Formats: sequence, C-alpha cells, structure tokens
Amino acid sequence: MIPSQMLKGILEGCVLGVISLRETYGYEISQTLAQYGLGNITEGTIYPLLLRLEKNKLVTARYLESAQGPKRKYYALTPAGQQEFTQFQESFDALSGAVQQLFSACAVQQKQQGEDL
Amino acid sequence: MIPSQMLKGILEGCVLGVISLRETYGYEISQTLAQYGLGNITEGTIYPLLLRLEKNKLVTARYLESAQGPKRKYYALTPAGQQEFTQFQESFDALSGAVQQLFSACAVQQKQQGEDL
DNA sequence: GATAAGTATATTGTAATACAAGATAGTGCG
DNA sequence: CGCACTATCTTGTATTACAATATACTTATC
Repeated sequence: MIPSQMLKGILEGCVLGVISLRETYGYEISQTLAQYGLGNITEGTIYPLLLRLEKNKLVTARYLESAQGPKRKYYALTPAGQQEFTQFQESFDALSGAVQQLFSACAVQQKQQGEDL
Repeated sequence: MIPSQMLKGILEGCVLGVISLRETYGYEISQTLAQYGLGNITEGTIYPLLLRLEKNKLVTARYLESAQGPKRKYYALTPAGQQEFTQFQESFDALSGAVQQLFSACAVQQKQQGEDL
C-alpha cells in the first residue's frame, strides 16, 4: 500500500491525467486510480479534490444522466488543466529521478557494508 | 522546482536514505538533498522532521564538536529506521511505477488525438 | 572591537491536503 | 420493504512543508 502522505500533491496530478484520458466522473476516477495501483482513493478525498480543480478552472463539469444510479458529474480538462498536467509530469519526473539517484547511492553503500563483514 | 506538496511523505524517506549513507547532521542533510535535486529544504522543514524521526526511534542522535560554528547533532539510523527506509523504497517504487504507467496511457491518448486532426 | 557572514539548531504559526465518517439520493433485486 | 450498488457532497481531523524568527558559535572585515 502506498501511504496516504506520499500521495499528497501527486494525487491531484494523477486525477488530471485520468481526466485527460477521457471525460469521466468522480466515482469512475476513483476506480481508475485503483486500477493503476494508486490505492483506494475514497470519496472524502476525490470529491473535495474535484471541486478544487473546478474552482481553479483546471476542469469543467457537466451533469449527465446515468442508466443506473443518480446523475453523474462529468469532468473534462481545460487548456489550463492540460498545461498543469504537463507541468506535473515534468515535476514528477524530476522528483522520481532525484529519488532513484539517492536510492542507487544507498544501494552501493549497503553493498559495501555487506562486503566489509 | 519540485512543488512542496509533492514532497509530503517523500521527504522523510529521503532523509532516512541520506542518513543511511553516513552519520550526518541537519544542516548537511539539507545540502545533500539539494545536491540530489530535491529542492531547497529549509530549516523549518528539516529540524522538525529530524526531531520527529528521533521521537519515533527511527534515528539516534549525538552532539559532536565542530571546527567551525556551534555543535552539530549527528544522526544515525536505528534498525527500525533502516527497515522503514526499505519499506519507503518499496512504496516509492510502487507509486513511481503506477504514475509512469498512467503517463504512458496519457501519451498514447495525446498522440491519437494529434493524429485525428 | 564592532559588524557581518557563514555555520548550526530549534520553535511557532500557517497552509495544503488525504481521509474517515456520515448525509443524501437514485436504481434494482430478493 | 430492506439491502446492495452507484453516485455526490460536507465536516472534522491529522499530517506535514515552510516562512519567520530566535539563539549561538566562529571567522573575516572594517
């Protein structure tokens, strides 16, 4: 399981990514994230996040009927949202690269300590 | 620049990693993190984090004299800290893998939309 | 010897955000 | 009707990165 603290700031970018795949709604986004292995994102997380994105004009929303259950609120990226997602990708790649480099240094160090025994 | 929100929960694991490289102190850890490209982690971030690690028995601390400036507080990993770092590496790899997979799907989608023009 | 810069640790308060818990509501099945 | 599944939203809480500030030691500069 990915710790919830580790998701901070990353989840928002991932949600933008999921929406970029196609117009979708909160409940489905939560399931899609789980499929990608990003953990079980609950309603208390996803809906405030979506309202925040909408308020910040990164996504637009419209209600559509559903064959089963209540109306769904479908989200789509705005140009600003697309730009924000591109920037998130760059930031995450930078972060990921830096952390991987640190991990490599730690692995080397551990190997040396093992050889010293 | 890596956004500060993206560091949440990741910074702690990275600090454990830096300490695993060698016994070190707050000021130097901050500089080491910057060298790895993890941004400028300020005092207001690093010292509370180190106190937290110490309180949670993930690191031990001892004061040593410095040739220049006041005493330094050197930190070393406990077995629990080493274990926590290993777990952090697994979690981060899982997260990183999931996000990269999402990015790939988004890239495919963008390429298709481009071809549709 | 006063002043500033670099080294070093710590505290307080603030903002961002993931999540649990619970409310509301529609559909379909036994 | 009650239960499960679908679907959205709100409230309150905990975590945590960071700015700002305080403290203190050493060395160099004026």
